Amino acid sequence: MTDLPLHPLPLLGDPPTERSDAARNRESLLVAARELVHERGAEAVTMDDVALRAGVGKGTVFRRFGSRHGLMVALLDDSEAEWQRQVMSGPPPLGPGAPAWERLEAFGRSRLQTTVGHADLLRAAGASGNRSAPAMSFVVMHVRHLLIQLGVTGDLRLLSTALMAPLEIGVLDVLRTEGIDTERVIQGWLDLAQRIVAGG
Amino acid sequence: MTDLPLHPLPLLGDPPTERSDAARNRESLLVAARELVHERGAEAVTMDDVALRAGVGKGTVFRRFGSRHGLMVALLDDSEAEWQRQVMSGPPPLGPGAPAWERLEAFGRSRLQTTVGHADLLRAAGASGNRSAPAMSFVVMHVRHLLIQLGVTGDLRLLSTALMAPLEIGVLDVLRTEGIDTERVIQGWLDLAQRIVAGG
DNA sequence: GAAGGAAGCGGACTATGGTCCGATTAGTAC
DNA sequence: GTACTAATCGGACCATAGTCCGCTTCCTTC
Repeated sequence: MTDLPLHPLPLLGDPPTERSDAARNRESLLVAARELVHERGAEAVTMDDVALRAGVGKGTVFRRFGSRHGLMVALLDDSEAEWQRQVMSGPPPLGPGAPAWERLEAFGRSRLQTTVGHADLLRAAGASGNRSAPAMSFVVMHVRHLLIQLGVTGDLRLLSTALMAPLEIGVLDVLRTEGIDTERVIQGWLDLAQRIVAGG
Repeated sequence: MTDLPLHPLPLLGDPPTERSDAARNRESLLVAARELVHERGAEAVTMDDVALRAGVGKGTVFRRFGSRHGLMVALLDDSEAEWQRQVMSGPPPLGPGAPAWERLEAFGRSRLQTTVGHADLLRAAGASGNRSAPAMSFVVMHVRHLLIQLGVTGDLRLLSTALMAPLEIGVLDVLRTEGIDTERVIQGWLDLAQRIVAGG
């Protein structure tokens, strides 16, 4: 066989082999959506806008992302991925190398900043605040990991979820309404984390 | 003056004097909406449906409640009011009379049940999970009150918010997806509460 | 490189949330 | 009871999320 060319090689069931034009369109749509959201805020971007700017039909947008929420989640996942890289392999104290408590502190701060930074996208994305199963899963897993290092025992899955819950956009919106600023939120969160860790 | 009849007496600025037909319509609309939600679930109820069943025009629905969210929130507030009564003056341990820790425990359980019971309404109501400023405010105030009695010090507003955040519908939805049942959630929540109280 | 079939495309179409304004009605003053 | 005003009503109208299906494009196979 002179040709041992690239078989589809769909061994990894992950990206279910997207056709080239489909991949191109997905990329165009993400770029267009990101630009529009950046220009005028998530609230003011319609699906027709996105389709028009990407130069594709409206049907394509929905086939790719399923819904408005889906599109927003896709946008979020991009930034989320970058953030996850910093947590997994960036410089300490957010990345590995610092003592667990310092990492936890940096993690909370960073998470809060990220959430606030993407507030409008998160509101547009989630029927229930934000979530995106994988994104939330990563957060909980990491906190769980740090709590273990800090000697915490118990139902760590729930404790981790509970520790991160106050930093979700829905809760932050309420606090913001009451005039509580970011720094105070962080201080309160650190207090909570300390109590959890102290509980053993 | 033989007539000392009922002046409007708008001394209390609270209910801004609603015209009788307006009041009647509001009532019809709430009843109609409640019935429809009960029959087919919040998701499947359209504003036109509500207007039709209440026998009023669509415009009236929006003038009264502002939006779909507003209508759902109004429905929620009814049940919420009943629940608040039980907390404030019902039998212990949820109502007054029991030791603070038992009241807190009962409060968490009850709140969880209520939230789960109104899950679909809450999802339909809140862009950000649930909230309804007054409802959330009541919850936080009460927890704060109990935490004080339990000798907790610190930024109680934030601690209270953080303690209740894991019981919001958005978080519960995620946990449910992961196959975590209600009882386990409660146990985890009690653990969290204990750690907060133990922290002093 | 031609043919065949499947995946993907796109824009007309539908459903529903939300707005607007002329017609109507409750409440007030005489 | 009548006239007057302002609040309220209601349904036609608009914008946008989401669906559908005939047409096009890509990829494979020979």
